[in-house]
Amino acid sequence: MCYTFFMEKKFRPVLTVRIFGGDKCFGPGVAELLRRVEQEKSLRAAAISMAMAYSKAWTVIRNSEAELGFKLLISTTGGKNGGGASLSPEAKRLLAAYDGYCAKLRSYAAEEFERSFSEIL
Amino acid sequence: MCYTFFMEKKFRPVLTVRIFGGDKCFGPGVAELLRRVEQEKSLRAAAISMAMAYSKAWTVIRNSEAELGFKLLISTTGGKNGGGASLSPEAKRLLAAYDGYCAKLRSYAAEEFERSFSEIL
DNA sequence: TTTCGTTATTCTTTTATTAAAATAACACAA
DNA sequence: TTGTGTTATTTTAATAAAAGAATAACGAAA
Repeated sequence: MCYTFFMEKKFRPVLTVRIFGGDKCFGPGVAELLRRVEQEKSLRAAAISMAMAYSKAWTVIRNSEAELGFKLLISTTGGKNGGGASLSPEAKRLLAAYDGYCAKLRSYAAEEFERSFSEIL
Repeated sequence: MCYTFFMEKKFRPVLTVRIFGGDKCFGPGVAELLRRVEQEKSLRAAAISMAMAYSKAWTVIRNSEAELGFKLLISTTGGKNGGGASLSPEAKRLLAAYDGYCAKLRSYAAEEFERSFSEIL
């Protein structure tokens, strides 16, 4: 039996992790895009799958590459299926590192949130 | 004597910490605003000091308060100096907790960044 | 009771961001 | 050599965010 007289609002931390090198060069947007390119084997398909305009996806990738100093995508144009894109080895390593890094941070953030805010929120 | 043949680009993590409770209710924007209200003893002055439109500052505070469920500002209107604003006790505690929390996360993020990316970036 | 500088609130305008459209290049296969 | 569906790129349109303007209320002090 459970009488709910009063429901406390549940607060939670949300953190976004970006990497800067001079300017912003890598964040959740590029990461998600790369993940989908890996699946779809196409930047266009990746963009569509996350309801993003292709032109934006392309800009995002190009800016990130410029800031990072290496290519994220290996893309081919033309051919039977028009072409496609896949992740460069550097992109694969970066994405894996980023995902692991984010997971650690989020886990630490969740623990520490209790300690810091349990008395307050 | 120092010959610089090649300067590695310095990459660093930048993380933004937000608190959600249903919707977003607290983040770096509100926090900075509160800090400045504490200094300036006025929401208008606080907004101006950070080149933010008063109307936006006011909206930001109002939305945050609505989501949090308590008032952040104690404001008086009229009088010799027109009025002013100060932080509610809850706001003071929340801001202190938020700042401490962010500091811990950033410090952890900086350490962990080395481990996660030193081979890559 | 008039003045003053704030808070409170809404509405309009400007700016910035994002989406969409349009075009060229490409290379394979029919 | 033509058709196809992509990448690459720029330009234009639509949308969202922010700034700015405008107005009322307020209350102490002159």
